[in-house]
Amino acid sequence: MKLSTKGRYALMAMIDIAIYSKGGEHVSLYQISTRCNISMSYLEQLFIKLKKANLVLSAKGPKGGYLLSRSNEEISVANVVDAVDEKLEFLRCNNTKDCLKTGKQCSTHHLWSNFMGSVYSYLSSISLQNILDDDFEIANQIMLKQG
Amino acid sequence: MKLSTKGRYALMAMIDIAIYSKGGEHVSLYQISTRCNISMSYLEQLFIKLKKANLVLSAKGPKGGYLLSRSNEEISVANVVDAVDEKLEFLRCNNTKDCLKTGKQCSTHHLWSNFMGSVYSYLSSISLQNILDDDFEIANQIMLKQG
DNA sequence: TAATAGTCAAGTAGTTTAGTAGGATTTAAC
DNA sequence: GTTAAATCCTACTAAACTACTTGACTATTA
Repeated sequence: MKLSTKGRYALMAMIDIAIYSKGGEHVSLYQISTRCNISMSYLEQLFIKLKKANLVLSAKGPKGGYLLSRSNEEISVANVVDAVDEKLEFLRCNNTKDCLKTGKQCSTHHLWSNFMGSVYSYLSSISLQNILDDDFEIANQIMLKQG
Repeated sequence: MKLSTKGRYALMAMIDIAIYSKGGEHVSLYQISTRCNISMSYLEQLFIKLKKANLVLSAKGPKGGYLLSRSNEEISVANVVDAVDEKLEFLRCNNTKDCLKTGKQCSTHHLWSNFMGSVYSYLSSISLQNILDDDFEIANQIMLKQG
């Protein structure tokens, strides 16, 4: 099971903006690229998607760059991953429930469908601010065993 | 984010064995292949791995095939996925904590590390029997929001 | 001894990943 | 009003991976 670099890089970059735009200054991809050690033209492609998803605001020209479009608290990991990564894929049937191509859904359909929902709710519960605070209390309550 | 067919097919096949070996009879790959609509030689490769992981017992010759090596309750989804799928991959640094190649771990390391742990504990909590019973109560308690 | 079934090695078409390359456009600062 | 900084946009690509296929071999049993 994996998460592609798209999702992981995009999240690192968003955190970088959250940190370095404190004074209201735009953060350029060049800065992010050097600080996070990510190829700049690869970042460009990610930011086109982040912008389409309304997670960042851009400014061209010198002193330009990106800003978060909402507060740290209002942007979740799920928002970022969704914007650049191609959705969660755990089902053979792509949710048509025709897993076996006989009209029937397979024995594991419900399991993976349940799992996807849980993963999504975990990632939705964590905001950029939670990451900055290194605070996964809520998420852990959601996903880790209680008893 | 995705889970490859390896993990999903292997789980379907294991469930198939759990169902059709009730009388103690071995279940052949041919049977699994037709019932689950999965290529037989692809299944062969998966079962070599499942056997190495001691999840199944094999018998050659007519009336041969596979049996589960333990009870349905004693085999978890995590066991199956681990055996055939190449581990959980959510970290750039592969857990060396040298994410940025500067000796420092990145801002998202802790998040993904936490997430991996949660996913693993979710998948570990579900047995083949739980899937047969369509019972994800325990798992939902682990991963879904309480309040 | 023929049929059944697992074991094993190698190859492969197609897709995806993680980029690179090159240029066009916008704008702040001088 | 020119220059430099930055985003915006399109296209290409090497390498890896996925989901198989092919073919030969071995063990078992009816």
